[in-house]
Amino acid sequence: METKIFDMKNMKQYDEPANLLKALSHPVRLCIVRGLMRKKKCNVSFMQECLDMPQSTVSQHLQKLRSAGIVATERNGLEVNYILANERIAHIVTILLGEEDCEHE
Amino acid sequence: METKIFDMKNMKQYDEPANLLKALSHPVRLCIVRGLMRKKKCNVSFMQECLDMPQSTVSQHLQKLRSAGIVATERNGLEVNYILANERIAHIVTILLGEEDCEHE
DNA sequence: TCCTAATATCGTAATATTACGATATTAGGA
DNA sequence: TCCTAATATCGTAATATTACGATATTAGGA
Repeated sequence: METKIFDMKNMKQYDEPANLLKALSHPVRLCIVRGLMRKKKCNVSFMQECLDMPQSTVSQHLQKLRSAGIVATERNGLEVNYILANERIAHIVTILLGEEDCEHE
Repeated sequence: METKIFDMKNMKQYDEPANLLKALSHPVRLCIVRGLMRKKKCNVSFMQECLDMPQSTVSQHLQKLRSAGIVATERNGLEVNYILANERIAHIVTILLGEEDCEHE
């Protein structure tokens, strides 16, 4: 039982987590997630302004995060507010970015 | 100061972490990392056997993990043993895979 | 030195991701 | 209903990733 640790049979169990990470693994999306960890709630125009990139680009990144279940939306009139949907992700990003200043050049 | 939370100026700080995640975000590589978390040390042939895929494919995934600083190597004669190089990654993978059984369908 | 086992790299076709302008959708107000 | 602001989706060119056979490298033994 302990021999087949890298077993192909159980490979499918890694598809979901790998997709989660893939959705996270882009500087802009990481920045958005980090921002939402601090700001809690934010609409698209605000992000677009801060990030200084075309609206369609920002929106596409948001859709990618959304379909991975990382963020969720709340409509408020014309605005759509984004919030973090997944505490696990916040936890991971904390670990990922947290140690940055200690062990880096 | 608290307004520019998604600031483009600081975007570069996310490049490194995003690359780390990108290297991790593939089912085979996640499986390898998980395996190394348990087995501690493993050569390429063993992984190739377990994963049941061509040697060159396994080797390429290993190189990707290595150049991201996720794994390291130790030569032992003809064999090359791989080990985890990054505790932070192990921590992240634990969180990523740990909760799987609780909150999932 | 020659042979062979273990691993890494090259070449490349198929596929996925990215960025972004153009266009569509959606909702509130006049 | 018409107008407009906010956001999402489409289309697509440029680029990156993936898989894997073929070949190269590296090290130990005869």
